[in-house]
Amino acid sequence: MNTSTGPAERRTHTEQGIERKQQLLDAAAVLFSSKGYANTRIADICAAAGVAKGLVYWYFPTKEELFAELVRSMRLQLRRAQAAAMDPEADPLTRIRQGTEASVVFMAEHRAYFALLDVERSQDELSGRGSDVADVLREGSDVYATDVVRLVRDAQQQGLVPDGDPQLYAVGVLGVVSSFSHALRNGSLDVDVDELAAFVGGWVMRALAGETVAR
Amino acid sequence: MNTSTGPAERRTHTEQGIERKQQLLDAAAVLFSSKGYANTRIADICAAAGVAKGLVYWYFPTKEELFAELVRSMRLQLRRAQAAAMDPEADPLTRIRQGTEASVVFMAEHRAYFALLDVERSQDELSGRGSDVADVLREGSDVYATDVVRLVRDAQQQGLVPDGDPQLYAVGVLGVVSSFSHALRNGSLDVDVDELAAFVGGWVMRALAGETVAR
DNA sequence: CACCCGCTTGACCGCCGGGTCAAGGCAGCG
DNA sequence: CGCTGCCTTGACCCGGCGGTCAAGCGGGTG
Repeated sequence: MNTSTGPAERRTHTEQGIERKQQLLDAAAVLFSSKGYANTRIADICAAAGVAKGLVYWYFPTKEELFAELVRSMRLQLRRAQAAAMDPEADPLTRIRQGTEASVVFMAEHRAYFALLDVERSQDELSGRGSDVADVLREGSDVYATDVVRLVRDAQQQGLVPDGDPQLYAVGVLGVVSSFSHALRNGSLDVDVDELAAFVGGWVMRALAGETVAR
Repeated sequence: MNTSTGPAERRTHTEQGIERKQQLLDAAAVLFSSKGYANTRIADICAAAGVAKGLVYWYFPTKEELFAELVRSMRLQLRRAQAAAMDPEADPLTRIRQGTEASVVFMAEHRAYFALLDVERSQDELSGRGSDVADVLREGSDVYATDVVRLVRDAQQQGLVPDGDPQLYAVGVLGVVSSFSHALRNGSLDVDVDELAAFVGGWVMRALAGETVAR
């Protein structure tokens, strides 16, 4: 019997089942990122996917968990794109630029999806603390942060970036990417994607290593 | 009769009434910024303010409108702080730095309040388009953006900032402020406020005017 | 064929929360 | 003293939405 209420319940899925689950995730991604989490009804997702409402609860325990799974999957994809773009031989500063530009491009290619990661920021103050989602989200931001922090530290050791709290630099790098992501999605910016990526890359490089006249 | 359902209804408030309204706004600000809009119940606000639930609807037509009023008030305060910090005699680049640093300080002093402006970002994709709140929010971001765009353009004309889409630069400036705001509030950053402001100011200056080695 | 099991359905439930309303205080004023 | 209008209360309403469930379907296996 599978309709039970076991807490740590595992389901085995056939190939068809996995496909169906992905359909639901896809539909949810589109809706969440266009209407937002709170304004997206389970019923909407089902309508979009062309299935009955109850089916969602065959694949996901709760709406929150569905959302969390989306976020996890997005994070994975993004990190893969970043890793692929970063030349392991290059110096840390260059790697930061590569990762940054890759993020921008990725975000442009997956606007709908990427919007979710942007919601991420808000969600962790929107959702009550202690909710399982909040944990996933918070933990996620940390991943990026520590990554960049490490790169910044390396760059500082090589004299590529002036001294100063690496944490601060990291916040700046991550923040600017997410800001441009948001702006692009909002449509207040209509530039060529590669052009934008280059701009952001340059922005980050200057902010990290650039020199400016004394105050 | 005042309990009616007139659409463009105006109420006259006594001094006491205005105070009470402010109490409600204050309570709402704290709750919204800590628990988020969606997770804050009207009942919570009333409990925090020590009044009965019905009273909210004496002062505000809906929960959304209450939120919108908060946002408007915050925007006003922030802009005042910025204006006060910017030396009208200074060059545009310096003015940007001054405005940036003032924003950071302001945000630190009014963490609870300022969180709202951060929610702003998310809210305009979280709330369904067409909701009156969305309009207020969107219009608000524009105000800052055009402000910064103008300053950037001036700076470019004076050769202080290299050529390029001013819109892009503006997004970068606004984004970085909001990012650091968010990080500070999250507690992942515990630096002295003035120190942080100086860092952000420097960051923006370098990103706008700094030079870096060729690619 | 019979049985299991993954899958699918849609009516149904219960709660939560935004919003309403009738009924009062309590000033100030004529 | 009564009246008018601002303010305050708390019980109540009701629609929406997350989540449940009993029932049925279909393909694979013994």
